[in-house]
Amino acid sequence: MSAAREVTETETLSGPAEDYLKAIYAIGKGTGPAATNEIAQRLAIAPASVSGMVRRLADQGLLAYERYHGVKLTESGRRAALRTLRRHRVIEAYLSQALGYPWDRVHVEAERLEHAASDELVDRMAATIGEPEVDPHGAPIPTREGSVDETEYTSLAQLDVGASGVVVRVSDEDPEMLRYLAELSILPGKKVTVKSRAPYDGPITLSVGRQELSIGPALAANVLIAPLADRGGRRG
Amino acid sequence: MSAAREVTETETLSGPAEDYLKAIYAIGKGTGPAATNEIAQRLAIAPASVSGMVRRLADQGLLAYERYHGVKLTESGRRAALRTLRRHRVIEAYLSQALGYPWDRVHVEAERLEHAASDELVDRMAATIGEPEVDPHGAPIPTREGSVDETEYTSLAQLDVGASGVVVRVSDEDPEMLRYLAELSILPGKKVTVKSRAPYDGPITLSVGRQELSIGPALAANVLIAPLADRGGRRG
DNA sequence: AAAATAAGTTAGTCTGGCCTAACTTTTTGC
DNA sequence: GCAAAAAGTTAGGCCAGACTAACTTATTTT
Repeated sequence: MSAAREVTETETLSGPAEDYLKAIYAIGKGTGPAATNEIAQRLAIAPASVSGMVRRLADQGLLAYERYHGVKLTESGRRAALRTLRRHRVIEAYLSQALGYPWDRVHVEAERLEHAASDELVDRMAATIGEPEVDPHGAPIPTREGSVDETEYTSLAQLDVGASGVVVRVSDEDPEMLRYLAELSILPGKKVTVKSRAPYDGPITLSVGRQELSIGPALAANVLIAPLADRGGRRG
Repeated sequence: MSAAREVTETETLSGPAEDYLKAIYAIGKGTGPAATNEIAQRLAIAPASVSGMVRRLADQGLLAYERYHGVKLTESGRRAALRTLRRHRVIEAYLSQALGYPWDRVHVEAERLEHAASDELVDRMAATIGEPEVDPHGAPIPTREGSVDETEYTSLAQLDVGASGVVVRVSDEDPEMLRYLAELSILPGKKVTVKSRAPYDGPITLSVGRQELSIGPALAANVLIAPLADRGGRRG
């Protein structure tokens, strides 16, 4: 797997520019298109501001942009996004494992550090904690070479009654939700089984370890599961 | 020594603003005045740019500014400068001790991280490596409460022939110089003795451990010494 | 004390990145 | 297929922080 080392290329992106690329990557899952409005919403800025930045990024060859029709990452843009994503997730993992940072706050701190940390620092962090493959919320860490595990998982909200699975990942941005999930012990690696599901998008009852508990579908949608093959699986 | 915890106050300074305060602190040794030109030179920007920023910082109560007559830090400005200095030096110490960062590169990395790292992160770093009192170059680390050791040391260039001292600190900004000093094993904690000094600002011969070597006065000026009382001491 | 030099400031410009308001294009719903 | 709604863009501002060029104030030299 020793791929050729990627050339460092541009390397001089502003913090905001990196945030745009990350957002576009997240929206399009790496390769898909991203709408102006959605970028604006993710970054909490006005749509008009997005148009301007998007043009600049397109000029730098990072985006494919067609007026009135959203944007896509170019190959070079995708690589830049993955570099930032790697930084973010390595930093999260490092803060958590090496400094005992609480998992509901690593995201915010990493958001700020990811634009300042050098690749060397990030690589040293990764090496120090044993080249982690996922961040504390279960998100896969892109490699130095720019590849990333793109497996799509089922959300807990979609798991059939009776089905079991292992929690692989939870959404990382909402500290309060993270604290709540930790309280319920819904954490990456835990096995969960769906016991029942109330109609009309009602609460979902599930068991985690020896506990039985009930959560709403909105929360369940933020918990990604690797289904176990003991009974059932997905549900359309 | 458990002083009352400082109030966090403003907390929202830009990166450049923090750099200005650090520079002004360095020039005035904390309390003295700083000249516009010298600030400009340290930050590698035009003097005209300094006038503008200095006005903004004065408006925020961080500087005492009198047109055409340089600036001084206010108490609040001094505290802000020391917060940044603490961040910088804790980060340097952490990079060096926890991540094996080479000492000639910690400065550059810390310059970028010091504006992004939260106080919580810096405090965790400090705690993890045992609350260090100096950074890898021997510079004292300000406390959380904003006090700092202001002892002034003699430079190696000023040490009398025959006098000995312990290296306490070396200048941290020039990586090449740091590599050279390390090569000569002129490092914080090492004992040195001046053997001879050539006239007209000529080379200084000294012994470090069992080695004997010769350095120029420009380099010697960047090495601060705590004199030992075995023979001689300073020289005017 | 006047002239020369150095230091510092203002004026005006630029870029990045954001904003609101007004306009245009695309999509949607009937 | 056309009108309303949604999405996206341009125009025009603003702020921070840098720049150069031109000017003012301080300091030094003679």
